[in-house]
Amino acid sequence: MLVHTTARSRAALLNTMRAHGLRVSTARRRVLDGLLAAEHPLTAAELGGDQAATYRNLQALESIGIVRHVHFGHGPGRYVLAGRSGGWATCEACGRSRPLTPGTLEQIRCAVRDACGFDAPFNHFPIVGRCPDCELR
Amino acid sequence: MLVHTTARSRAALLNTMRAHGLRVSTARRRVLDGLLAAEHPLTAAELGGDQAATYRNLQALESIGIVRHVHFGHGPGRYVLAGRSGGWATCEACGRSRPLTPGTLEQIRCAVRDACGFDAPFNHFPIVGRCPDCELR
DNA sequence: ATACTTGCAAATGATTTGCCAGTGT
DNA sequence: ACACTGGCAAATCATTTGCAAGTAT
Repeated sequence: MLVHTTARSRAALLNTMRAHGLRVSTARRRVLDGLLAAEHPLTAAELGGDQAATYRNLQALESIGIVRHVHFGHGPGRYVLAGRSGGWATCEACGRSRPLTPGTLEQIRCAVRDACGFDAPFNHFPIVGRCPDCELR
Repeated sequence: MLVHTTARSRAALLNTMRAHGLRVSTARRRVLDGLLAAEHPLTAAELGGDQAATYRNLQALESIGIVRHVHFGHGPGRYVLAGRSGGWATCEACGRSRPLTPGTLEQIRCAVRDACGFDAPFNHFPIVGRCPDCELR
């Protein structure tokens, strides 16, 4: 059996912050709670609070490995908890983005390694193309 | 035998522009010649001339299908002749971006279709990962 | 001649930086 | 207490838009 996603609790995340010397402040709790509650990756604006501080905090959390950011197309970057950032695909026809299932990601990752030797997690830029639904007109 | 890249001459490109009702101006010749001479995708700034006009012209050329743009990471977008934009891979360790060979692209494209049904040309966002060289430390 | 284009200035959107008052440890 | 943070203003970077003057057809 393979556990693919590290689903860490709020408490564990806060401990990681303290372990890295980051203080647990109201603003940081806001972004962490925002990301914990989110169904999808969020923009800095969607996380509320002062944008400059939000960006700084997202950066801080990214630097200690508990947050990542993705670019789904043009427009602002979007942030997710690292444990939830498996890999993504975006349809250029309907505009929807969806996470790749662990199995799908693994399959593609192997194919890419075979084809060109790259180890590609697809968690920074999504795979862009036409989704099955849009493919058949 | 399979011809995978449409290598169109300067004259053919200019004709396409006229065929789409776009006038052939000095500024447009500058961006076209810049892209024809380029080894790699270029930024608007690298193409010289007035940036606003350059962006407008790149947009115009993109709208008639003879130019495309790629995002290799953070920073400004980069533009290529559509016929030269096959698909790309970027190493997040050494920072280099390289085109995928037609064979490699086809292999990966099939694997992606098999895995999740997407038809993905990888010509807007590159495949990001660790290249073979950086993989072995 | 007339519509399409240019080049400059100014606007917009995303993200970063400087700074000082406020706060977590 | 003391160093780390927050919030506000202002700066920066990429890209877009408005507009009067210039030019390809």
